[in-house]
Amino acid sequence: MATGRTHRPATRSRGIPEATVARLPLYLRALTALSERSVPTVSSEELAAAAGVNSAKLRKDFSYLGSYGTRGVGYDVEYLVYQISRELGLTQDWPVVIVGIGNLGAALANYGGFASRGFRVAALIDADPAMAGKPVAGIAVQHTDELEHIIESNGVSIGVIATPAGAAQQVCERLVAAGVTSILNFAPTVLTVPDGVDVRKVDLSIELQILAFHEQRKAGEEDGPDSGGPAVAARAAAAVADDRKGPDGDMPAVMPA
Amino acid sequence: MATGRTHRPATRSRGIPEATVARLPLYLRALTALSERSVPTVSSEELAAAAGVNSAKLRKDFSYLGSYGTRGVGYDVEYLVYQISRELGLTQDWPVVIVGIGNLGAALANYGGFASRGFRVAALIDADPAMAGKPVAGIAVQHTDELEHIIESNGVSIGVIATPAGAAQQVCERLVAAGVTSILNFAPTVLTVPDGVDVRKVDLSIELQILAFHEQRKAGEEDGPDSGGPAVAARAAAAVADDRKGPDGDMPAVMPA
DNA sequence: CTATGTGAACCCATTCACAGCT
DNA sequence: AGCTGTGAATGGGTTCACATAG
Repeated sequence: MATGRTHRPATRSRGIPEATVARLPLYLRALTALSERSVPTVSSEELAAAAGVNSAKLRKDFSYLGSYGTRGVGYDVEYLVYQISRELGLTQDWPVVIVGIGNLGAALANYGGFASRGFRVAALIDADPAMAGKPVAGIAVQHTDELEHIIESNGVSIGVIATPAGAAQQVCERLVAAGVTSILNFAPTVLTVPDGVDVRKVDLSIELQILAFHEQRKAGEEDGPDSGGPAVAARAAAAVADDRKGPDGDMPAVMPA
Repeated sequence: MATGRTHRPATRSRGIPEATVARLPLYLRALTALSERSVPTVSSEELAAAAGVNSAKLRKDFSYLGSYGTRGVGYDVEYLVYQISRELGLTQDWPVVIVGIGNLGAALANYGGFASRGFRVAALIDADPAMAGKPVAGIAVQHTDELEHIIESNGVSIGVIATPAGAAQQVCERLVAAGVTSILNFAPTVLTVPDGVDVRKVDLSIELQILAFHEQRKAGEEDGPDSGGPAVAARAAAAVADDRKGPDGDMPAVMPA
């Protein structure tokens, strides 16, 4: 085979940093929009703005993929769309199953962003017998009993879990046993999986909690780094009563042993 | 203290690393589960396993909050729940509005994880007049015309956008103008906001794309780092015809200028 | 002269390993 | 003796700034 690169610092051509991989879909989305407007080329500056990152980062990211730009000009939109799609594995069709067809599962089934990016919803699966046969997003829901059969006969390797937290681990194990090796988990629980299986999680309330943290801080920092908001007096008292080094606050009822 | 830097040193006692903040909700979830089982104390090892991180990271994270453990023993569960809740700003009640009551918006409105963590859905807002008055998750949907009034009269500072991409920026601007300073964006588009406004985004299809990348790589690495899958022959030809340095692959139809 | 591609510096995050407290 | 808390070491990711190509 014609690979000239036999021994290399090894962390090269194939080793794209995880942080870069996570941004490729962002670039792809921005490029797709440009493509639909028939824009032929973009500069790193313009594309970075459209994707919400800075241009140095974008150029560095692209440098891991190869030299796909033209100096003095920019990047060819169509060409980049293809290269990034290929890098992400979106030039092939990925059948996915969604397990747990509640509100969220139904929303996912109806979500247009999947189909338009190389993902095909192969089946919707739910444990409730009353759901079986009901059409959601034009697909008849199937019962959990069918899970293994569906995975195997469709060659599904990506599963989406949108069940309640209590059911998630068990569903996960059945998916993995049937051959799934990538899981997107919406249930608010930690999944344990064997080596070789990838799990990504999306927890809706975690994102809100992170926002609340920053929101609280905005309100508290208005007059100096040590103004603790409504509980300043209580804090001062607690600092005397309790020798723990926490920067702020006491506790209403329960104290540690 | 100052190093002639234009921005602030940022590493102060109040400056909890962003990566740590992002994990606090995870710890909180694990601790809440322990609390419900009336477990009085946990070691960093046990709690780390329950949260899906390693124990050194967890101890380091907690060290930014203060010394809340007891050497030789572990952490008091109730005490930690309170300290983390307070740090995240969850001891107060955050009214949030959800804009865009489609499948996803409805799923969010019904999501139990919000209410149980100090968030209160103050209003559901949709642009479709036919939706107005309809109850979703026990709350009557209100029309977009009411947006400013709802934000102001409820003192809402956190907004959730679950509209189609095309409407998101406009909704965002109205939310910000009315006083919202934190936004959780589910629309697949980049939002532009003034300084001082926080945006976090959740893009369902991005997570799947990242999984696809790793999934593809699993399949491709089975027989050597340069086995390119189905397109190997095409690649070799392209390598001759095209002097770009991309590590692999050609393009079906379009070529750059 | 313009905009990419990239070494090098910088900064943040993770991991290690052990001192210090209970 | 056991487990936390944390300096020190390590590793990744981001940013800078400029050589390089068109």
